[in-house]
Amino acid sequence: MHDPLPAFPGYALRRAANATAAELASRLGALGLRQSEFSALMLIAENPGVTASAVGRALDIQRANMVPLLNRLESGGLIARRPLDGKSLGLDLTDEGRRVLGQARQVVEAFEADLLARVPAQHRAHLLPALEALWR
Amino acid sequence: MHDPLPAFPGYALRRAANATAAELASRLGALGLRQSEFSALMLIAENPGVTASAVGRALDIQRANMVPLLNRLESGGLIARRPLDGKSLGLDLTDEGRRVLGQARQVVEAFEADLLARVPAQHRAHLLPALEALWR
DNA sequence: CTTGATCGTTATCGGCAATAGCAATATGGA
DNA sequence: TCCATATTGCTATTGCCGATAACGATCAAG
Repeated sequence: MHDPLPAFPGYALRRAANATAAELASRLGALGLRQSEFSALMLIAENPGVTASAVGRALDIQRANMVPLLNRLESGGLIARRPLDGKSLGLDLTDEGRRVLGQARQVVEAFEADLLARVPAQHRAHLLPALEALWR
Repeated sequence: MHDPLPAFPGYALRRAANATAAELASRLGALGLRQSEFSALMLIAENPGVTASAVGRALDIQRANMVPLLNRLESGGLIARRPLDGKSLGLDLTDEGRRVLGQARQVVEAFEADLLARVPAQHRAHLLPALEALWR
């Protein structure tokens, strides 16, 4: 069957992202985490007391969509919300959150290593810079 | 704000795919098309009489999800279904489908060109091969 | 002190993909 | 030729991610 689509970089980008996202979702799912939850945990770990809005800005997740995400993390006992002033809430990892993030970090680092290993050596170093140019 | 995530190729891949997909969706939306609909039209154009299952396999879209997609294309007058035997339906573009696909092709080619233009020249040739290694 | 921006939140929607199941048909081996 | 098996198109439902619009409350700057 004749298929001209794979010759388009944009198409290949979407296919590659879908394929790898599915794999990461499956690996993180074993820990009860979604990719977006892992990303949020990472940012909260590196920036204790950050606000939900700030995390959302960094991850390009709308404020409105942060709410259920953080609710899941909070009711799972991974993060805590603490009032910074009358309006903002600071986010912090709980001990359990640190524990789970530790495991997730290993999973993600293994995943990223597998990803790079799949890319032929002569293209490997170019992947990240090329991708960054597309969204940064 | 400290953010270690952009250093992960997998993360950059998802961000780049999201950003570019949003842009393509916006450009194709002006023609009343979604990305998945454009992909299907392309395959049908190149393979007149293909079956929905075959298109789904090529695009990695489940049979079940092809149904509403093709229904939209058919009720929009872009494709026609013709019985191949008692079980399978062959898909063909209508004249209108060819006309719209012609416009969409230009939109997509301009989009892909813009995409590549954003990638620094020294990385450009490596993008497609690297991406293909991740899903092919 | 007022005006405008920001915060967290609710509710709702759209696009894409996954799963399970079903009736009808096609196909290949006994 | 008959039958088990695979395939086709389809329904119905679910999940994830993202987008939009709106709200009250609060903060910050003029």
